Amino acid sequence: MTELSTRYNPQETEEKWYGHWMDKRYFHSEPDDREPYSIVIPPPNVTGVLHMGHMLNNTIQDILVRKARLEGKNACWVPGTDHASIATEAKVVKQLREKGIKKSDLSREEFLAHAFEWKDKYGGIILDQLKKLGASCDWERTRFTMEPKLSDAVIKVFVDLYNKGKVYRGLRMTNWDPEALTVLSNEEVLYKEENSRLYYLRYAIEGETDSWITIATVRPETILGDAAIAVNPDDERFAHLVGKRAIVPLINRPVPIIADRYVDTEFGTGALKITPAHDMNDYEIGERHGLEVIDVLNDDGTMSEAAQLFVGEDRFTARKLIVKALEAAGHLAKTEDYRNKVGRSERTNAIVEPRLTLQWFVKMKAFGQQALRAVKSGEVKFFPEHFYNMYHSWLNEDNIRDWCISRQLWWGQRIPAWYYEDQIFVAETAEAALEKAREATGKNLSLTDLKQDEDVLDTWFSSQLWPISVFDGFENPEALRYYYPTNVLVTGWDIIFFWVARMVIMGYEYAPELLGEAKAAEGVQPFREVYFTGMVRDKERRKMSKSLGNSPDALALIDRYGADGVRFGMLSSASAGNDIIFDAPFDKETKEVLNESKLCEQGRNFCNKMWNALRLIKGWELADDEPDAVSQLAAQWMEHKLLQTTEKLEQLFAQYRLSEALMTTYKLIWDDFCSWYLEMVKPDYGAPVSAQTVEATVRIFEQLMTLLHPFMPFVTEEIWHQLRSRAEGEDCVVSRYPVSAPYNAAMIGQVEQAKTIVASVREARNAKGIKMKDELNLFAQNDESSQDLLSLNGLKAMIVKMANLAKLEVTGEDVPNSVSFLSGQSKFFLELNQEVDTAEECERLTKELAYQEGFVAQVMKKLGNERFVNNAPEQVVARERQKLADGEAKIKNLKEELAAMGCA
RNA sequence: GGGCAUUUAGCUCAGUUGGUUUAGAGCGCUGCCUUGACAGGGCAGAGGUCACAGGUUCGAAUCCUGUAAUGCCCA
Repeated sequence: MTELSTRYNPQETEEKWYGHWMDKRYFHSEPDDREPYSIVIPPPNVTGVLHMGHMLNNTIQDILVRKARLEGKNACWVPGTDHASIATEAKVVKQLREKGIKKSDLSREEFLAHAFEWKDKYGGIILDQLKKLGASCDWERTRFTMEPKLSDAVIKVFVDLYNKGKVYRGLRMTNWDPEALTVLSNEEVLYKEENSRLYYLRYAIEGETDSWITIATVRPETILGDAAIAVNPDDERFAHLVGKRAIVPLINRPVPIIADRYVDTEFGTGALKITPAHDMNDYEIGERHGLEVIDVLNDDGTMSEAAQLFVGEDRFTARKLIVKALEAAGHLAKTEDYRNKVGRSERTNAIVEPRLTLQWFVKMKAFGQQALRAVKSGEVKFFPEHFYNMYHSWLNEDNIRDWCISRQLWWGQRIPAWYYEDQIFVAETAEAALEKAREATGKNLSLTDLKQDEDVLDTWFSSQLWPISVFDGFENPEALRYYYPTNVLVTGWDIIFFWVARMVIMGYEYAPELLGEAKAAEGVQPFREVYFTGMVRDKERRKMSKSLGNSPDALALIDRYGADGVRFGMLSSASAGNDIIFDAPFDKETKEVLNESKLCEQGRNFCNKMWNALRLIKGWELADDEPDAVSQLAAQWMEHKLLQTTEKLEQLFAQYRLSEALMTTYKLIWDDFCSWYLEMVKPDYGAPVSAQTVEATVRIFEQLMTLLHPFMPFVTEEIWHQLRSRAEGEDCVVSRYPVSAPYNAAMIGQVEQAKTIVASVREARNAKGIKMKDELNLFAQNDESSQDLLSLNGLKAMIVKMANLAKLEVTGEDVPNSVSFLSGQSKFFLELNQEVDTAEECERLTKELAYQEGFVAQVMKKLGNERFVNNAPEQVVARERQKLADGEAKIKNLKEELAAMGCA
């Protein structure tokens, strides 16, 4: 008897095996003679906790890495985290505030000490969670974008790009976050429709009495920074005013009325106030017309001295106040409710203010072309391909914009630029900058004369170097030469531009010199392939996110279903690039998402199924006998089926059809192995099993475990060890993946046909209410095809066993009191142990005949068409002819049967 | 406004460059089945005019055009 529990318990095994793998350092990679297979993880934020998107993304990477490892490649999956400057700084500032410490009271060094302390405490949480999922990362290689070596690389690259003229400092309209007190990149601003009000304000015309021009604005407080009123040159309503001046209400500043094609005559009144300091478009118009730039806002979003009025008031308070003042002074013509798109900071949710600031930029035009070439040439391949379209729309010359890389934060790599009066000195160290400054000025300056830029670099500026920097490529490219280019990048399409494109650019910029000529000839792209995963969404197709509260708790799911179950659930609904609707239900009353999932449950049940197959085998008593014919056939068939499936899996993996590959493996194990193979070899209750059959079964089972291992690593490792006693180091995780080889397709086909015969018998039993344990007689019509089929050794016995027959014989005569069915071209008669209901049987046969006739008619129509026969490929025509022959034989059989039954 | 994608069974999705017996899977549903590896199970079944309208073709779920709905990206 077996001592194994009837249910598989993931909690017990998962921790045990992960620990074992770690002890054995199976995930660790060092360069050697083997072919490398490398992946760098998309580094999660240090502020993050594991969510469904991470689970999907990392499960996929783990599958690819584990498969490569099983294939004997030197697999290396580099993990790590990203410092996420804005998000982390916001968290640290908040935490300090809770302790009563203000950031402004701290020095930069003190603040960074707090931030690193925070990172050490929380930054590794997500990596620990990935271990629970089974991620086979090389943890000894764990990197962090702000650790010293990676920071050195960032500084080096910044200086180099500056020296090449690809990084510059300039005055630009930028998105200003008045809460975080930093500039944001366009991508960090989220636009959403919000309710607001449109105010119609009238400005007096200078030197005229009771002559007005009315404009419409949603931001009346900004009129204090107005530099002009613009109208469309074609707008006759205002033609007489162009060239005159309007008086800005309350502050009585005269501004010119100008004509510009940008103005939409349909919007508002057709007259537009121009505020170059606070609107992107206005700024451009201002440039064209040489207008003054009046900045009426302070850093923190309060009104500045330049506004003259409401100085020090927050812009929203000022809005209320100015509306009252305007109304009192008779300048408010009317107000309207209005919906417009408002930009908010992704991190702080503050309303973003367009603002003119001095920032650092990367010139993107040429880089963009390089990034496009890399994909167009096929050096970087996208899965699915159509993401090239989105990639192109970001990078093409018309759309691409220079990248603002400075952030007014402390958490990040500080920009290596030093200022002396109006001059800028960019160098890797202060000393080097000083050297340059001395040379340029001819003065004997000291370090205290120079002032370093206060800002840090955008986090993407460091993560763009990730595929190179995690191998310390800038410092010593030896490891890089082995692992680079990485094989594949697995990431979400939402960062195709922010991250994917920039890594490609950096790869082409730096890999050639780092790799050296010989190695670079093999490719300088950071990754050969990119697999884009979809977003994980809920039933209402909303992206799962912490803020919406619609994401199940990843770890709770693992607790409930086991990591294998969750991996199965995630993957079974994930095809490349398509968003996946995760099936977690919501509580009807509380509307909260439940940590449940039908798909994960299916994965858990699958583990249990395999576990019980194991219990079956372990319960067998061995016998010295030769295997019986059925067992021999079963083993042969299963081995060939396995080869056939291996071949199919290779194709699926090559196309990243991982979800299909999983389902294919699932069916091979559940349907073919459990439902058919094991039932075929299973002995009578309590009877022993030929040792050879047991050995064949164990051999097949362990190969199945290796095939499934990349998808469900824990249960497969456990069963692998339960199947045999294993030597030290003989583990499923490092076993050999089955290699495809020629297989006997004809034999597989014959067994498949036998399965349909068994199914037909079962169907007849079901229809007639005949119990499975009642043995029946089955007769095959004596013809070439049935003889051919039944001649396969063991096949007849297999049908007898699986359909629980008393006997299966070939006959030349009609069998009385039987129901018939067709399999292929052969007719079978199942003798009943009860009176046949002739009328019922006639109806069934008539229905079947009608179907076959309809089918044949369609095939004949095709074959009767000369153009089909002449134009279609020979193979296709031959297949149609075969269909016709089969169909006609079936019709003949059915007609004979109907006649024999005496049906009308 | 420009673009990308999606629309196939009650639900979630496959369908590999147009042809593999008049469309497949999983879940759910229906019926039957418990001394036997597994009820987290077994056997079988029902369920789809492939969003709609045109077109190309010997042949269309698959290609083209248009329409509609949904999601996303950009402005």
